[in-house]
Amino acid sequence: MARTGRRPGGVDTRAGILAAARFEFGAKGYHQATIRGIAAGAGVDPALVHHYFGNKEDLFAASIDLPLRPTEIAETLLADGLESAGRNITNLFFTVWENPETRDPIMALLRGAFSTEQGAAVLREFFGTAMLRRVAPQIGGPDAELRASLAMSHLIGVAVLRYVVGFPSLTTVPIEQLVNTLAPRIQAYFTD
Amino acid sequence: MARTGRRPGGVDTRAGILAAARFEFGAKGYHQATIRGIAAGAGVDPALVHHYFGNKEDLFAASIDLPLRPTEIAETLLADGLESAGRNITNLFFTVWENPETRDPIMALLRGAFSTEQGAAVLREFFGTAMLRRVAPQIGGPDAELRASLAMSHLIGVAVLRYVVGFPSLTTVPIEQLVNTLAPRIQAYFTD
DNA sequence: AGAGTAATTCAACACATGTAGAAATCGACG
DNA sequence: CGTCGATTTCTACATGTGTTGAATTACTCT
Repeated sequence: MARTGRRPGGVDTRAGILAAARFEFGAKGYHQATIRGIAAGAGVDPALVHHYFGNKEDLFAASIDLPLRPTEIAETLLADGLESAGRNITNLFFTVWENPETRDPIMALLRGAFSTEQGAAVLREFFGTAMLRRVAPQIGGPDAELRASLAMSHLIGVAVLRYVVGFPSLTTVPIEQLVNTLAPRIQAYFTD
Repeated sequence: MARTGRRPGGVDTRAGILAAARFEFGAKGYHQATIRGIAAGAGVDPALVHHYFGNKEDLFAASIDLPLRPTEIAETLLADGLESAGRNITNLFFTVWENPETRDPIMALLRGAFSTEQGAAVLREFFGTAMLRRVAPQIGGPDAELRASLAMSHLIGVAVLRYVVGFPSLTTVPIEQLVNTLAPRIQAYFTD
């Protein structure tokens, strides 16, 4: 039985490690996620993780750098004008969070914001430079930035309670009803 | 210089350790907060922490067990009737979060919910059994529980963005303005 | 087919952490 | 003033962690 050395078959081990890393970082947060655990999740030796992504920090950075382009989010948000923005962003929000493929990295991002100051900075960057600067001007008024931030804070709060804390009142409700109740409040921050 | 042994002066070392623990757990979360760090914060040997609070888990439990009686919160909330509940709860919310003495333990609670499943359970218990069962019936209607949960989620989201992530749009605004913009949305979940 | 390179694992180090037990010092109380 | 218990520190251990360097195997290119 060959143990060490290169594996036969051209499997993309690097991608497997990255997927495992996203899952682990999302499930346990930056610090409690271990390189050994990620390696085990990918069926691989811990040293291989270091071979592909040098550092744990670098691995984390790679884990949250993904096709979640804020530009597209802003586009989707404003596609049908500001009057539909509330429902659009709420729908997109749950689409992202309900799909495991996109949930893992954004969960890692959210947990990272709680784990390290660097993670918090990433989230600030994500919302601030990326989204606020695009959306807030469309709202207008002196407190446009505050309104947009509060709309985001509401969505984040729902994510925390539903996907992190697992609060029953929010996990048992069908998404459709959740959207129907939530979207008008988000909308109110945009046009009101 | 006497190193080991009992210290002169009847200082309440136990309370000092507890305060340091609340601060550390709040600042770094359950796992990244270390017993050695807490001990250093209290100017004390790590073993003394174990002497007073046996476990790290027990210490954490003691850190989040505090005068934040959900009963009183529910009372304050409903004191002036449901029509003022939105502003009342929003005010109380910021009062608690702006005072370091009450912020530390609730920060520890919030961070704990992200760090361990046990912490998440504590938060579920805190909101669920304690608050929802008191407030939701006052709202009435088939989706009363959902509405109350969404109101809470909004407040939590603000806490996350303002106190954990440090999002500039929310940290630079005076609390008064924050309350004025936020309270009506919370109120809308109660009466609308 | 042979040489070079990429992929993969093994074994180990250095370090931080939670925790336990023994020892030392101080206050209280007879 | 002597004894007992509470308080406090020292030392140490077992464990899990990120990380490294050497060794081994497979693929690729000429």
